[in-house]
Amino acid sequence: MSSNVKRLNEYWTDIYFHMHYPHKEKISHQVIRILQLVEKKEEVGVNEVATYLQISHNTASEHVKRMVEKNLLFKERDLLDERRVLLHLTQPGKEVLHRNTSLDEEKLEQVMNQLADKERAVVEQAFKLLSEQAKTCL
Amino acid sequence: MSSNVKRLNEYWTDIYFHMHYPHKEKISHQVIRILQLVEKKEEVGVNEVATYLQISHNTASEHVKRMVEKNLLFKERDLLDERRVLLHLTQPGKEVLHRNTSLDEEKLEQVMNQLADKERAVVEQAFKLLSEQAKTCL
DNA sequence: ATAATTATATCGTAACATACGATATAATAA
DNA sequence: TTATTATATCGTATGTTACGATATAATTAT
Repeated sequence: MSSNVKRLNEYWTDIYFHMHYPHKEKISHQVIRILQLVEKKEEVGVNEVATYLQISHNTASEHVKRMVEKNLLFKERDLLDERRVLLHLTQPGKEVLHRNTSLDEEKLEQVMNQLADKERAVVEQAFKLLSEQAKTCL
Repeated sequence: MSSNVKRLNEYWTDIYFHMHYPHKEKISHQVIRILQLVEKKEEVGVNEVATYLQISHNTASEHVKRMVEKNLLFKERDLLDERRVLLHLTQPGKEVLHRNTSLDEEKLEQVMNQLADKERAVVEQAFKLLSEQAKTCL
């Protein structure tokens, strides 16, 4: 059973290796992780960043500051609690995140077009299923 | 049609966001990319690293040196051309790579177990299909 | 054989990145 | 009014990333 899981992971990493975008930007891993967090979660502030990356709040604050300077994020004050900051992706932030975590759309489209209709449907269904179930993880 | 691809990418990033391992190590993006390259490609030397990351050969050489010092990689001389170095992952290198690019096996197993037999089969088949097709990409 | 090419490695240097403790500020809660 | 919470900033230290210049050793071309 767990060999199933290992096999799935091998497929997973193969897919990413062969279909990711070319590595252009010199970007740090922490920055990518912060972009992912901000994209996928509602109401992310500096503290959530610190907890998620297991770093101190001041370091998290500096990451955010640099990322704002680079126009990857922008800040909004929480109207209900003005101590809090709410982070959002800018358009360049979305693009950087996309190029560093998604599959290359051209390649993906090409690969999908090589599949038969039934196979394409299987892929779609599988990804949908798995992403829905994934959200139930703690 | 391209909205299909965008949807697939949203599933893809959702799956990774919810099922990746917790972020423990402070590791750079370049280091992960090098680990990926060495794992997935045969016969990787310093020059392949430089080309893949679009950096100069001396920088690539220093990456490799540091990664060897940290016991993530080891070097072997190419017997057919002794100028060349062949890079390989050490066990710690494999583990670091796994924790930073694969899905958390516990979470994945848990999620897979929540699915019906047919659904599980669909996921398996889809990943297999896609990874096979992905290898035909340039 | 000698010269040119190729694959790596090293040195010097520079610019950032990363992280944390200590401290500060301002908003909210007790 | 005091405590707590959420950020922010300063000082400091270490690590990372990168490149040009230069060096070495193996292979290939002449």
